Amino acid sequence: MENFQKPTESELEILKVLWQKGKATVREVNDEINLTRESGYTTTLKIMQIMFDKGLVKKDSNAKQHVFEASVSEEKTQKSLLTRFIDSTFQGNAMSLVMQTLGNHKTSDEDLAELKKLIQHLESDLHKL
Amino acid sequence: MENFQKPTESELEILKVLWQKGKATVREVNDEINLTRESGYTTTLKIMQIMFDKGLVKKDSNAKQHVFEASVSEEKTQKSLLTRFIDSTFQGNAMSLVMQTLGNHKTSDEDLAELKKLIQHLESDLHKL
DNA sequence: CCCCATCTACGAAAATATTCGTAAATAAAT
DNA sequence: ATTTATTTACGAATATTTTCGTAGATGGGG
Repeated sequence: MENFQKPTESELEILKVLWQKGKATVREVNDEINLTRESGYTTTLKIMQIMFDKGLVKKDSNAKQHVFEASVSEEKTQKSLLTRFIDSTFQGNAMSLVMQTLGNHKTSDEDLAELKKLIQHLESDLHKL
Repeated sequence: MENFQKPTESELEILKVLWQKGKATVREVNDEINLTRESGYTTTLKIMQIMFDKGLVKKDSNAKQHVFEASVSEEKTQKSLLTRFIDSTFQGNAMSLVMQTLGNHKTSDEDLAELKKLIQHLESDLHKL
């Protein structure tokens, strides 16, 4: 968390594939990306090599094709990016982001129920002090 | 909203100053930025000129010094950036972002009360259908 | 009116991120 | 075993964003 290196957009795109697949070769990652947008194989390879140098991914070079895996967790990365985003776009005001998100996006009954449960937890935590 | 042009980091930094101040000269914006980090006057000027070309700010050239003003609202910009961020980092799952934000950041009693009020509104909206 | 400080415009350098071409290595196919 | 296809490494070209230098304009004070 301390020395969190912000992934670039391309890097994040690749991380998302790796988080979803667990492990994957460059070919698999590139194929997945090409479902959304066109991107050359060597482009994806190059970025994954850069990510390896940065420590964002691990790779198993023993396999005939290198098999990659994210070495940063989805949760921690999301948390860091979230904090950064709240700071940069919402002046650090997390509550404002929450309220605006709930206002803008459709929420189901189940969503609201889950949310209420979380709120209750937070309340009891608060009042315990 | 349709043709929303994503501001760069520097542009967003300047927009935040303009939103806060309403109107400001390049000098004022640059001074404000320099409270946080060092940045040359002409750098700020250049970026504000680019923003003008993109339509992100208006300027009054009649005044002896040009007076700038944001021409995109804070709300709309936040909303666009928020949607984009949810898509790119939370796979479009807004609820996941809300839950994680509430979990990570301290919330006061007042925050929770306000949140509960919003939830009630959302619920009654849902059940009206 | 002239000097000095500040401001504006703008091109170009520097920094960063992305894309691509090519050559060498490795694996697969015949 | 030789050819063919795929993979890897890597440098270099592009694209984008940020920073800066400089020249000319503008305004205020003496």
